[in-house]
Amino acid sequence: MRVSKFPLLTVKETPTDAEITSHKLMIRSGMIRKLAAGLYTWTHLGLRVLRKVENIVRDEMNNAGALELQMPTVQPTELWDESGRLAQYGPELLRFRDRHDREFCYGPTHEEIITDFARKELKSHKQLPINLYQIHTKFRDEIRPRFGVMRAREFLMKDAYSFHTNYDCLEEEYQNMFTAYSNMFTKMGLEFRPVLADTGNIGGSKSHEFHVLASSGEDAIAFSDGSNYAANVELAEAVMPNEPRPVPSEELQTIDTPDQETIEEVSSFLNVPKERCIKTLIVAGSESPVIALLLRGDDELNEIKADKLPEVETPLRFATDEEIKSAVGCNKGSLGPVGIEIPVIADRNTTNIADWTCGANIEGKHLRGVNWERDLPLPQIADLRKVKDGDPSPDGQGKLSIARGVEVGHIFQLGTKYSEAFKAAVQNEAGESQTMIMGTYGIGVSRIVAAAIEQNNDDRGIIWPDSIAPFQVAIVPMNMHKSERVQAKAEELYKELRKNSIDVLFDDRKARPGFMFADMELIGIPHRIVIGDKGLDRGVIEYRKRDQGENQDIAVEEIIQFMKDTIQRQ
RNA sequence: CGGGGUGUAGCGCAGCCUGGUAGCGCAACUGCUUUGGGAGCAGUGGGUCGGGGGUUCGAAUCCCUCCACCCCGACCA
Repeated sequence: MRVSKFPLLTVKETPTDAEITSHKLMIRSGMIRKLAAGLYTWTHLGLRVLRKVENIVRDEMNNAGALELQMPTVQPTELWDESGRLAQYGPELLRFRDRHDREFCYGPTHEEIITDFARKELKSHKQLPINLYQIHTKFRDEIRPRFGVMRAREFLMKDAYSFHTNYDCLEEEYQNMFTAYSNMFTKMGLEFRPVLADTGNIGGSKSHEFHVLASSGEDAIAFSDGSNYAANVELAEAVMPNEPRPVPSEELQTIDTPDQETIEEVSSFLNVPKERCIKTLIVAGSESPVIALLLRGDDELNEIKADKLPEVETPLRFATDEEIKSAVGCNKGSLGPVGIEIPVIADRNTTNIADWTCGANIEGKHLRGVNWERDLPLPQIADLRKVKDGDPSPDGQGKLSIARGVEVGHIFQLGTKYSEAFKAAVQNEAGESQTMIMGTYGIGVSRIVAAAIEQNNDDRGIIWPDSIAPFQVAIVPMNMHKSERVQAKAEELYKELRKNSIDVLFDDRKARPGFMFADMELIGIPHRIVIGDKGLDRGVIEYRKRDQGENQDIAVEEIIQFMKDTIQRQ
């Protein structure tokens, strides 16, 4: 492609409404333009990337034996009524009526449609298992769309649905999809992690999310350095400490701590490490008005875990200052478990410390040298805290590291939730009607593009992995309009590279070199060839990889072979 | 939906407080010069000042109202 016929919509200035790197760079490079909140036009440049991602997804799905189909984006609302999700989805579901006043919605996902299709078309166990997928536009009326295409309202998604007669078969397909997803992200050149998602469901590892690692990611994930274990931090188990509790060595004493309320303040005021403080959080209870949760001073409450405790009111709610005052008799800064008259649940990490410090339940006073089973009994124990960097992995192998990630894929063993609601059944070998068992597998195709940029950029712009770059090579000629031999060589190279099926962008503009370099770097072309009189005098053409700072001189007659080799290797 | 904020040229902004009929930078267009890291000079075009209503001799500016967009919270590929 010639730049003269492929106008670049690059801009120097960053629009004020872009916050994260990928959004800024997608606007600046001219890949997308906003139409309205959460709605974006993919330009001729951006669409090239989107299609490359899409095609990798499609290839891997096809390799995995899934069958592509396409369902309407507009769906009759009755189907949502049938599954019972109409109420559940709420205003995120965009609804409208046609001229006959029939109610429709724009599909945010397609479980209803595919299950309806399956119950009509799949009649025999001989047709199973089957995995049907589409790559299509979805619309979710997000309360707050942001970060460009990362969290848009309209977006491109690959959604797949599999149907089975037994759970072993579902498990097999789930593994098949797990492998296919891993292959896709590897092909795209992305650093990713499959992580355990909801383990609370019917046992086993029934759901995994795939995260592209990026410091700006919205999710924190914990993964082990000694095994494959990885989980969303929200779900990662903090294991019971196995070191024995030291024996008490201090006497229990009450100390004045005027105006010392936070763990930070108390620990520096009394000169005790935060690891030997216990903080007391009061939340609304389900069986009692309030309940106390104990954590070590250096730990943080994992609200998801707390929310799941039967003794805690759902959704989790912190007690108000008034509730605390009336239940305990002091304010937040002086709370402690000793002598407290409300139910107490302690985090695992609080159980093996001795001689610790906590509030005295008296305004402005703290207790020092507190010890379990001497000064107070051990309360109920639960896993309450967020896991931290360096924690032991819950599977007993290695230590956890925390990283941030962007969720780009999710695979899920659905079971019979929809097939039951829709009475989607086939006849089994015995001639009996049997409800189908389903799996569902999503990929945020347009989100991947943003995630890839989050992971691959520098202060000059995007650095595309070869497999999803809009063009693999940029040809940048120096003063082509003045030097006939530069022009001739550039034209020749352009033709040759294209002949070798390499996607090449030829900057044939009458522009200054710095201008062209800056554009090519901004839009992230991974390989650059510079042709100039300077080089030709020496019989060389300059090559530079986008992520390297140095030019490499390649003999003119070797450049084509060099490029073929270089790109093939990627 | 709750809280905060912004709408002035394609983009980024000033002007508003204290009303007098719209400006700066970048981009665009033309010409000349320049050409190995986002050029220089000269010139040109481009605005119902988010919409509607009101106050006033006069409104970008003051008042009312509607709308759009952005930021902080719950949701998700």
